Amino acid sequence: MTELPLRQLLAESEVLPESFYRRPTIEVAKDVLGKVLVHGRTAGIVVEAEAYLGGDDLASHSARGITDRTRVIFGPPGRAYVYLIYGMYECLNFVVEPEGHAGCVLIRALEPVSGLKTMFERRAAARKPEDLASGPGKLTRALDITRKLNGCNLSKGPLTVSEWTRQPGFETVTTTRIGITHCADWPLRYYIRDNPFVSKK
DNA sequence: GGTAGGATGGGCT
DNA sequence: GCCCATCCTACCC
Repeated sequence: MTELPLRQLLAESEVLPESFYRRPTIEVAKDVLGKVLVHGRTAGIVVEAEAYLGGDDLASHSARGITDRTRVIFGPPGRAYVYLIYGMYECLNFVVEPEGHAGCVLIRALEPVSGLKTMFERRAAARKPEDLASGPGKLTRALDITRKLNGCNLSKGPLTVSEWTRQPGFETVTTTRIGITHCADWPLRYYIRDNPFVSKK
């Protein structure tokens, strides 16, 4: 991994349109691997994600219907769903599926590509680049993603996702999701094989 | 190398 | 009042 200036990164990238997100949750969860998440001066390639389905997926926040917290999940796709977990960490999801249908993609790990110095300042416990964003609570801290960004349009910013032309080919590994009890055997976690920035083997 | 336990606050019953 | 889509530290091999 070589760090890239943000200006060059953005010049080589194209922000994903809403149509990217207006698709089945599992498709987006797989396809988001290798894309680049940009916020301010910091950016990282998505290397791990999980699908949270509508309907009978009881692990999803949307399973109990529309509340103040889950409203954005039922809205138009291509928005950020950011929530607080365990009182201290924020988690970032992409809202997918057409409006009126629930579906989320949890972003679980990034490979940092820009703004490493800033990320190390925000992540005091990190000793090496692999520690910066290898977990859903770590990456939001590294990129300063908070609930203030809940509902943010990912095609307009300030938080955006872009194509990443430098990404070499990779294999996708499928496993069960991490940290849940309901539907624990559903294979809805995806990550880039052999990538050292994923949260867990 | 590994893991047990605690921090901490909002959402929902 | 209980449950979390987690992380860090201390401590133990």
